Amino acid sequence: MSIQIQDSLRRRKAPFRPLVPGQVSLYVCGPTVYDDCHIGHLMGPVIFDAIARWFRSRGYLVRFVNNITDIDDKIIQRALKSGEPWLAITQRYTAQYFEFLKKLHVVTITDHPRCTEYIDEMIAFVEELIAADRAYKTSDGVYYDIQRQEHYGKLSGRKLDEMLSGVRVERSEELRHPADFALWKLAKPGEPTWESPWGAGRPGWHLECSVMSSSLLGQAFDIHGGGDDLKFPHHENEIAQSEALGHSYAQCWMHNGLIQYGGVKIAKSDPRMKDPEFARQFQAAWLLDTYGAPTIRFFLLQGHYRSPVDFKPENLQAARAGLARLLKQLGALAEEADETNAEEVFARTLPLPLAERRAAYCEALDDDFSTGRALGHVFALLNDAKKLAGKEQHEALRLVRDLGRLLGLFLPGDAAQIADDEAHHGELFEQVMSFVLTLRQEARARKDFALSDRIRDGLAALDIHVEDKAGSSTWRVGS
RNA sequence: GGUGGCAUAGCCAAGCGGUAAGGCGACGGAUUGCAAAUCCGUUAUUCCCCGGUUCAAAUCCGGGUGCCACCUCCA
Repeated sequence: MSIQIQDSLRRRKAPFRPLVPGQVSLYVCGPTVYDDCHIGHLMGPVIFDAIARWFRSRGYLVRFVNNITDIDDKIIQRALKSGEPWLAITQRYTAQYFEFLKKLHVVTITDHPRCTEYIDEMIAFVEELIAADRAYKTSDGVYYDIQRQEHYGKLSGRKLDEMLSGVRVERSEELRHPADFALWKLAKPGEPTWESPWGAGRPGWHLECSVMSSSLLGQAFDIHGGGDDLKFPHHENEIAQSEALGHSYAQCWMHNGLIQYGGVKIAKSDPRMKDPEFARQFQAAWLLDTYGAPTIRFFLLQGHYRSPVDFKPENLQAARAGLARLLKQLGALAEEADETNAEEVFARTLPLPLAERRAAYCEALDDDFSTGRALGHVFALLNDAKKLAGKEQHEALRLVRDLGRLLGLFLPGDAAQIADDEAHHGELFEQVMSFVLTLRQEARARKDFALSDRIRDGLAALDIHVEDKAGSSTWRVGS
């Protein structure tokens, strides 16, 4: 059974056939590092990390390239506005991005090329395009001539004449077609520059992905991924440039759905984002802090990668509750070091019902990486496990854990992160709580339940919830 | 206006021709001094609407309606 992938370009599902047997070359567009990371920037990496993990589980060697756009108009604007050197800005936000990837257990990315490391290659690429008569100079840069492209628009499904009818004001009259895009932008005073045959300037946005992917993966590679919003114009233009030079480029395109709130896409330009309280909900730092990185990863994998994901609080809370229940059942198993070996997990001899769950799980992932369906089977397996006992139950729970781990879930430390972060409460708070609970324990010992209930209710009103266990009590903040 | 996509229980979400996975929540029971947690059980005769094809449709076809995305920077 081979892995099936829904290809955005051909608009159909087809068996994955690698260019090199046993290997996968994957390129996923990364962030422009000019501001705090928001959850949309992390969705792609998490999803494609799960996909890469599944390829590995199926025995493939995966090379996974995720670029960093570290020169761009927005970075320059930010630098001019704040007075901070652009390099300091990009370095800070790149480091932040890497930190979030680590917290989210994104471990499969093998290369993080930075745009500014490939300027020479980009200049050479543009020279080739000019030599092939696919690009031309204007007073402010070099542009790609889309009308020379035979199938321009094949990815996003649009036609050149249709695009002309769209109102595109303020495009230079020097352009041969309003949708022609910049390959090289000549610098204005005060902007960072690189020397080129056309004058000092910087590369256009679309160029970097064509250049870096071919440099690292070759002129033909297996899969190109990215957010659905990049289909047009970004990916369309990548295809145009690369095919103009005879590259066969990506054999298959995968696009992930976008972040929504209340059914509407969330993006930086959204008017709702002007409200800082609202905007905060999509900042990676806040989300990871509030729900825990494992919840965010789990939540993203509960849906299908091509569908939009709604980050409203109810949904995140539901995900956290489900994951918390599962981790609680796994207990110590979830804290054991991760030594999961896919081959061993697949080969394990199991009672028939468990083996069937495992097969269903694999089938779901082989079918266009249906992580949500796969996780449904994991929960069903958990319910099966509860009906078993002793060694059999342990084996079933171990399978739950290991199937999850193939996707980067249920790892050591996860449970602690989604339980409320004790670091936020502080040591003093811990001591106070311990004291209060001791008093309550004493009241209970002498059957003064009126008092013990008063303490518990009073704490509950502060959103601190006490739970009695045999001989001791525990507490937690929030639902 | 053009181009894609989606409509399944209170919410999220799978299924894509053979008689509705799973999660959250809710409800009932066990347990508990009472709770919480845990365990057991219940929770869509039906898949936006109307036609059609078929022995059989949530799944296919035609026509509606509603929502979303892209066409401008966006992961």
